[in-house]
Amino acid sequence: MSKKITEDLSFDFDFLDKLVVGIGEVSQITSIPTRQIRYWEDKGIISSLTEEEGKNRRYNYKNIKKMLLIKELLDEGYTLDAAAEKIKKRMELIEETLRKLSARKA
Amino acid sequence: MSKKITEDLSFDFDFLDKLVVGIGEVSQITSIPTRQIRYWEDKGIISSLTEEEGKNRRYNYKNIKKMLLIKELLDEGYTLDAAAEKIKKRMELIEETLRKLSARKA
DNA sequence: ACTCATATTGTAGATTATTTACAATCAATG
DNA sequence: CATTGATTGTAAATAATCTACAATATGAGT
Repeated sequence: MSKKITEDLSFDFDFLDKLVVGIGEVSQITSIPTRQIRYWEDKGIISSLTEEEGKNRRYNYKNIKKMLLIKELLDEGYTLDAAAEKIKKRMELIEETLRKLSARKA
Repeated sequence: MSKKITEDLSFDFDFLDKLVVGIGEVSQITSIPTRQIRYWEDKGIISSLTEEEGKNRRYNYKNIKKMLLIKELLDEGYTLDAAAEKIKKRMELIEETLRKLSARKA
């Protein structure tokens, strides 16, 4: 079965790489209100890919994953800052994995 | 390496399942102009998840994949209708794979 | 050259979604 | 009860998308 998945969805890692979504979609995907996402960003906990201010926010896969991790920790009782600190190592692992996946294509 | 990917990104299939993006993001991801996406939709070649007319279009992973496949075939010289016909089997495979992935979680 | 079908693109005016900025609320803790 | 951290509410402005009608482009057939 794992073989079949690789056949049909191997491109998904390319896809993940290109994936950029707006705040509304992130909110739908994560169930985190847009207001809360902006607040976290104001606080510097997460970041967006927005080029200029005033333009709509854009998030990539890594950003979205980070939000989901933070959300989990908040539910467990962490403060925002503590949650951000706690997931640093985890985020590094994810980044490393994504880097390896990109390297594959070359 | 495959093991590590599974560890870090196993959730991605859940993610794919929830993923819904607007037309602007689809355009960025696929390099297909929004105008062309709407045209294909008018022609019935692709579909969106939009609930009511007038509201913004939303696309899921399957829709986006379909657009990419069609784009490839157009480049090869197929007509729109011929391309749509040609990818039917391929789309069914993808749907089947996604179904299997959803089933896993249960 | 003309026609016909297919595919794409342009745009105006209306509507939806997002932005920033300022303020209010709420819960926990000393 | 004052303070801090976290969240939420909202108005006014802007960005992005919507529909609808029209124009353009390209190739195949006669």
